[in-house]
Amino acid sequence: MGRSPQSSSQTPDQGAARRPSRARGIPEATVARLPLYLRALTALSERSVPTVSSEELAAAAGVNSAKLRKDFSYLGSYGTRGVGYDVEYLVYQISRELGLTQDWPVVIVGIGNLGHALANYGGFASRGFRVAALLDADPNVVGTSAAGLPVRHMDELESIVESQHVSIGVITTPPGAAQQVCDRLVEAGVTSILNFAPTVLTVPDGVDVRKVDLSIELQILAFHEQRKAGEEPDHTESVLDRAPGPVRAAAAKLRRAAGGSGKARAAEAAAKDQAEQAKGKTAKGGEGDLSAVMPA
Amino acid sequence: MGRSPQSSSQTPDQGAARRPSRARGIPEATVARLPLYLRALTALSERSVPTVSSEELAAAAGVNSAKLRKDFSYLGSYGTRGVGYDVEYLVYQISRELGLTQDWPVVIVGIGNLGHALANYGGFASRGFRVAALLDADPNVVGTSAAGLPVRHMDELESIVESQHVSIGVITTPPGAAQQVCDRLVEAGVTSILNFAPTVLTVPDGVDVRKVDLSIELQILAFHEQRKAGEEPDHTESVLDRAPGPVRAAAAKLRRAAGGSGKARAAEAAAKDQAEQAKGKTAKGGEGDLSAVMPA
DNA sequence: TAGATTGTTAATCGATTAACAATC
DNA sequence: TAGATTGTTAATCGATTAACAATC
Repeated sequence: MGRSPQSSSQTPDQGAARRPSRARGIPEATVARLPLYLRALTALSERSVPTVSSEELAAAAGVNSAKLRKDFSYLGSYGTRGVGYDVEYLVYQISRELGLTQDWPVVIVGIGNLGHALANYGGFASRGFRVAALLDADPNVVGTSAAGLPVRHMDELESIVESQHVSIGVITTPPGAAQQVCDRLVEAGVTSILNFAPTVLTVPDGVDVRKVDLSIELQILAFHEQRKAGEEPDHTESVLDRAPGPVRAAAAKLRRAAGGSGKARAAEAAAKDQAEQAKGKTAKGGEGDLSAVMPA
Repeated sequence: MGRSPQSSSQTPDQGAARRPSRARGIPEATVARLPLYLRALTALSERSVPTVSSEELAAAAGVNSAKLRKDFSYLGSYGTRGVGYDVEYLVYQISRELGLTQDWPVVIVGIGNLGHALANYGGFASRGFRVAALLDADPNVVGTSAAGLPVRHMDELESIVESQHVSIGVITTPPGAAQQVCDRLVEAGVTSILNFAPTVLTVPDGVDVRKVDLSIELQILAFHEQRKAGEEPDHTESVLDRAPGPVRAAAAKLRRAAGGSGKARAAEAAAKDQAEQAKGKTAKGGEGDLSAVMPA
């Protein structure tokens, strides 16, 4: 059976490449928005709002109303022209489409801070997800409890997955343990994995992996923040980086001929940046400290 | 100043609609992948691998190699034909592009389980992010410590943001407090927000919000899991939902004329599904339990 | 030089959006 | 009927990918 690496980033279209691209013709981008609509509708439902227009609901969900109507059109014709959508009815239809009218037992593997946080997360239970078990490999953690559930030993993984028909696993282990845990989950029969460890998991065909990466989101924010801070277009850029092809090629050759290691080259580039910073070309308190990103 | 709702889902193109769509011509989808490449490169760097081809690096990052080369082409020509990319040099260039060669002080607001987990998260410190302060409104939490840092009271927010030049805030409060916390952060000068609360935040122009939603990812997995389980295309679908237009319209009219509340309609639809399940049309242990998704 | 691999082109695919006919 | 709002069309935009010329 072929093993395929999980699909990349979580921000673009996770997993779109792996599976037949759509299930029953619903675009992946639409599927990813259904939970947003559902949340907005649930809030309206709690306020006993009977109907809502695409315009109102789109505003509540933070999307364009044309997009929302297009999204709903993939599900069917659940609105009434001139009136809008019936809140309760739409809550039900979306829930059903997402599979939330079923009960989904999940196991959480790795009960550190994040595992604890997830075990306690209200958004799971309220949407059909039930924590079937908390698992950890550390004997000091096994036997403690979280969210009212005992933490059990990894050895029980297979029997729990089988007896409780668990098809979804959540990995909150340290990165080094993630692939191994993933393999055991898959072997035991789990076919959907939510991975919080910063590790690219390899799984057989037919297994879905989604990844939540806490630091990636922060890095994307930093990228944009950097752009806001200094508005000079080339503020951290070396002149050579934008030079015409031949010049760049010559420079590359020089760097290479210098026989310097990549580290030397990187350090050199950093030094250049710092020199430019000293000349006041860089924005906002930047210190050019590479120690954090350049392993020694 | 105009206030715009944050951009919707985290899965498609977060925030692409709000800002001028690209900063210095780098597509949003590419920016979102840079952290993945960076992680893969860092791992190679730690193993002292000097160079890597686009094919190898793409495999490590879990993406298509053509996509990787295209992504890198937006940054400049950092490779060598016939050879590949110098690992260290590329680590530096991507770090710089993402703004990770700067020091980014962040505040974390809401020190529950998730706040704790984030405070301890290694992936932050190692990428230029520094936790400037942990904040909470609960007097019982204030004064405790997490990850070696004291939890301080919300009242100190403004002075901390100002004195430490904090431009990034992380919200890990309960949903009800998120908008209020967000407003205070923005007022104090924060211009990038990472929101873990399941709340659509409204912010002024010029402020970026990214959202990490733990339950949305699980819901997307459930959608696909449902499709795997029962492969009959229409397994949870009422006959009417796929009927030709006129029939659907008539049915809608009937539902409406029945004067039933949306709840009644939803319950009716659910009953229909359960009847179908009884006939064996539904997959995999589904119990059709609506209590979790249908607020009373 | 011969083999390898990048950087770029161009075709394709999917997602977004405004506009409006259909219809409540 | 008149006003409102959906569902759909079609244009546009952005992202992906295979293929290959450039070039190390």
